[in-house]
Amino acid sequence: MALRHTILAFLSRQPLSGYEVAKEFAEGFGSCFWKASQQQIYAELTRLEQQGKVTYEAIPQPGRLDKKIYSITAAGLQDLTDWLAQPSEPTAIREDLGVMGLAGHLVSHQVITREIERRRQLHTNVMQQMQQMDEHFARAVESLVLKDLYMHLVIRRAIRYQEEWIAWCDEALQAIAHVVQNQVQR
Amino acid sequence: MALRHTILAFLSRQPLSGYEVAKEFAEGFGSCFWKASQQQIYAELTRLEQQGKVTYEAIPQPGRLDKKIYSITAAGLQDLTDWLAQPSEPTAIREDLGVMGLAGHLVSHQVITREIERRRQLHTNVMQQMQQMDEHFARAVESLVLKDLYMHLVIRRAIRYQEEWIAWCDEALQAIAHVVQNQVQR
DNA sequence: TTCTTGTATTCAAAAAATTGAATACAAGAA
DNA sequence: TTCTTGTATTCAATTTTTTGAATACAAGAA
Repeated sequence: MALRHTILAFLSRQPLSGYEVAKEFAEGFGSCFWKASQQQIYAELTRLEQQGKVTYEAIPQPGRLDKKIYSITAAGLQDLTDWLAQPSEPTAIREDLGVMGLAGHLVSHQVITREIERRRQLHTNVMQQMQQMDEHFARAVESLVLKDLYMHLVIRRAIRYQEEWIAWCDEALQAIAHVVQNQVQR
Repeated sequence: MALRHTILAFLSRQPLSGYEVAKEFAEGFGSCFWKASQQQIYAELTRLEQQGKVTYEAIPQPGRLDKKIYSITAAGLQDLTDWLAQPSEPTAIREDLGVMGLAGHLVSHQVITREIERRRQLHTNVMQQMQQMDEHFARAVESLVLKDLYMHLVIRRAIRYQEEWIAWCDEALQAIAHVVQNQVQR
């Protein structure tokens, strides 16, 4: 499970409240790299705290539940570096759109084409968002400290992923149009 | 959940035994697109059968359990086409290597570099495997029937995915080498 | 002959993810 | 003033996925 490690990785950069961790997953890096619901994050933070891998400082908030600022502990850092030292396996793409291709012949090519066009737009939006996130780092890549370089590279991966989808969508749309036209002619 | 739909999509192409479906996930399309264990597949097939979305023909095998050849039913096709008509959401990348980047500063750059090199090799292998799968389709893309074109496009997506990883690995290795050298000089 | 690999299915338990809430208040917009 | 959005956390139920088996035989290799 890498949710635990993703959370620990965020906290290794800076202390965060559960809400802020959730925001990272919803808006920042996580939004296109790893998704997790708020409930999942709070549950995981509670578990990590019980295991002594994070601690929190409770900040009293008048009239409501305390805000908890979590920090990573030595045990948490150990867990994280142990995990980093292990070889990682590539993940499956797990994409609905891929599965759709397998069964695309069951519906009209217009349905498929429309869906690919819609997705192309979506990926374009996310790409721009990621490019904005990268702006700060992308200016002077070679003079970055390693910590920032790694963040930059992660964001670059996300940007490339979106670019890749866009390029594939274009390839697919063109190929489908060609084949459809060929078939009409016959 | 798309495991159900992936299985239905396979069966919409041709009837298969549970073992053969599992093989698709382990070796074919599934190996880089969607992973599922044998147990998961058999459980899902049983559930689909109970729901009337697939049927099976039991082929008696002397001295052991029957081999069950599953086919999709009209209800299964309906389920699948309903799903195809729905818009699909992009999935998160969910990649350990991405998460590693977030915490890469905790270990030496050699550890990271070695891991990226290892992954580069892995993706190169998978890419070649996928290219072999595509050989049959890639020759005359424009004269393919739609059913085959879609399969080709799905495989192309998988190939691009691998290419993308390889390109990113190269970019990352180079950037890390640069930054490390800059820091040594100072 | 024994060992490994491939074919073929099933059971059970544990871990992880998803879904659908409820609670509570501040700040700004309509 | 009411409504929406954002901050902030928690609980419970269900679904999905993962992990670790057990069973059984055929075919070819060592």
